[in-house]
Amino acid sequence: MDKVLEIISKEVGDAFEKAGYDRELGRVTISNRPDLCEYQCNGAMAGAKKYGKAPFMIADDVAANLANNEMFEKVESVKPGFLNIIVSGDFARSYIVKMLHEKHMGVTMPGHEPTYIIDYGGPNVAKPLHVGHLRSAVIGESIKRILRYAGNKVIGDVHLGDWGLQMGLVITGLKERKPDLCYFDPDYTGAYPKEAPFTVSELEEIYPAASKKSKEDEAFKAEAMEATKLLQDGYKPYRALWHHILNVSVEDLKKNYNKLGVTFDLWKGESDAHVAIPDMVEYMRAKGYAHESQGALVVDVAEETDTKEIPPCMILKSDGASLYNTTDLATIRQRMDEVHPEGIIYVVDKRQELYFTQVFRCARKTKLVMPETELHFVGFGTMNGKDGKPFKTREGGVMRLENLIAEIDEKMLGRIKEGNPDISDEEAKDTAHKVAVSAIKYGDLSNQPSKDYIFDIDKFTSFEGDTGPYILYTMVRIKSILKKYENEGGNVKEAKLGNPDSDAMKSLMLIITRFADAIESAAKDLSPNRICAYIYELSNAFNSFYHGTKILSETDEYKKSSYIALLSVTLKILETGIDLLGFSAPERM
RNA sequence: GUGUCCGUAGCUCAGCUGGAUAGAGCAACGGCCUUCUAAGCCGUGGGUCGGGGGUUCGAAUCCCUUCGGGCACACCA
Repeated sequence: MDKVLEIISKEVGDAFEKAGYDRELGRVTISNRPDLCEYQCNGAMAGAKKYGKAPFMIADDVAANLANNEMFEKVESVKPGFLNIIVSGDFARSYIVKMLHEKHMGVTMPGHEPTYIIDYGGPNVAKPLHVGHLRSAVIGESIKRILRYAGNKVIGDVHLGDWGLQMGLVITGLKERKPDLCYFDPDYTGAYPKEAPFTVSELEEIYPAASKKSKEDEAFKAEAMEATKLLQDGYKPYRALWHHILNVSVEDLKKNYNKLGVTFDLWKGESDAHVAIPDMVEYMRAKGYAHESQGALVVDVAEETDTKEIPPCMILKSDGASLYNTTDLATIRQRMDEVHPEGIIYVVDKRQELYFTQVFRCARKTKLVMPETELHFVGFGTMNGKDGKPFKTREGGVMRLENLIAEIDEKMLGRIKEGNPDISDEEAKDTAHKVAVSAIKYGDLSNQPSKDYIFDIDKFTSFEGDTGPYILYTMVRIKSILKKYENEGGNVKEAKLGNPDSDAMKSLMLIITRFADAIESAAKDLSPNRICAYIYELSNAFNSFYHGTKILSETDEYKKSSYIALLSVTLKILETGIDLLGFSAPERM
């Protein structure tokens, strides 16, 4: 479906052409002077030089050609050479009606369904989620949903940190605590228990303790490294233990991600790539892509156009061990073999940008991916506290995600109960959580991903202004009216949208027509913040309309039906919008 | 040092491919609830868009320069 701007631009372009000018000059944009007009075209000024004419003369010619066009209420040539455009109410109405019949409300779908893998989350097993994991999860989840809505097949992979020294540390730490477990008895030949010999909370204790000890105790560290090697070489008891660690940990991770409305299609991890490493390294050697440098195996990835020296991509360390790069490259290779995606998207801390530049170049150079395969790096900034430094608990420690959510849940719960005395405990808790999630996610997503942002709990829980709760509140208001309308015997689905009968109504309608632009823009740039900005603007326009218009008490049935239809569309868009951001609205709040 | 991102109202941030008086939210101040949820709406005050050059009919936006800050710079992930 053509966008409003395309339709108008075409019309204005025709008018330029008819007047003897280049039709390309007819490009129309949204007005930056809403007090003067709804849309504007600056083509007359751009063309002034080319045609050796004063801009306003060109604008006058064009305006004359549009004078009787019923698409417009008014087209005016102004001062230096602006064309100020006001569309007809009927144009707005018919566009919306048409839009509602389109798939995904007019979002342009690709001809086929491209596949993308999105790699986000990236938690380590054996470690609880903390606030540092929040952004990747929240942004990644939203991008996944947006791309799906825009017609792509998207596979989300959590990509666990489940390999390497940290695993050895946990095993060794466990051995120290519970040396009698059968996993540590070299003579044990029986089957290993199905039940894990530890709980999540134990696990979460073991890792930091072991990590700390390894820094002070050489022998302990050596043992952990040995355990790591045994594990990676397939030593059965440790593999069995490792599976326990994984299971216990993943179950807990799922629980926490679920609270945030974050889900993954794949729970793969670094360990999955492990088997593919030797073969890939051999391939890189055999093809001559990789060479030795200072004892390590590297692939040169510098390019002539570089403004700075890009270090080579390291494939193997000088001791022959693999590293992060190796795993990531092997993962790329596996993904290409198994899924053949059109692209892979990484949602990771922006500090890893240089690293990913190396990996991407290496993958291209070594033909792990096809030349046309898209590799996207979505780097996000740090979540800071009010003081502008990385977010910490009041005590200065790392804030666990679970605790953060619980804290905000609780603040919301108080507010919900206060405002709705008759609400059941169950509904109150559910609503409080929905509002909490909206606050957390919207607070994050409304910023540009790449920028650092201040996570101010007070600000996010105050629910005033540009926040998730504001959007939810708007939706709840609409739902409430629609419900009452139905209770009074009305049928929302049969309501028919009419032409706008007020400025507030018209501007709300014009914002509605921009829905698909917002979605496409967010999808193209992998920027959920575009959707936040859009639904915020829509909510503002709705609230303005709401305050100036009596809906249920409207006696003119035609108008009333029209208002109800408008509310229904607005709600549908808001619902879609917040779903793409990754949260949902309660019935009341 | 090299590269990179950023510097917009007291605070937190928008500002898409350069366009007419630079926008929101918070904070401040003033209005609006016997009527559809006041977590709302309406209004007022507040900005040399870090500084300086340049390109352009026109610059927060593009180029150069300078100051200030974040981040990254091969055997961590």
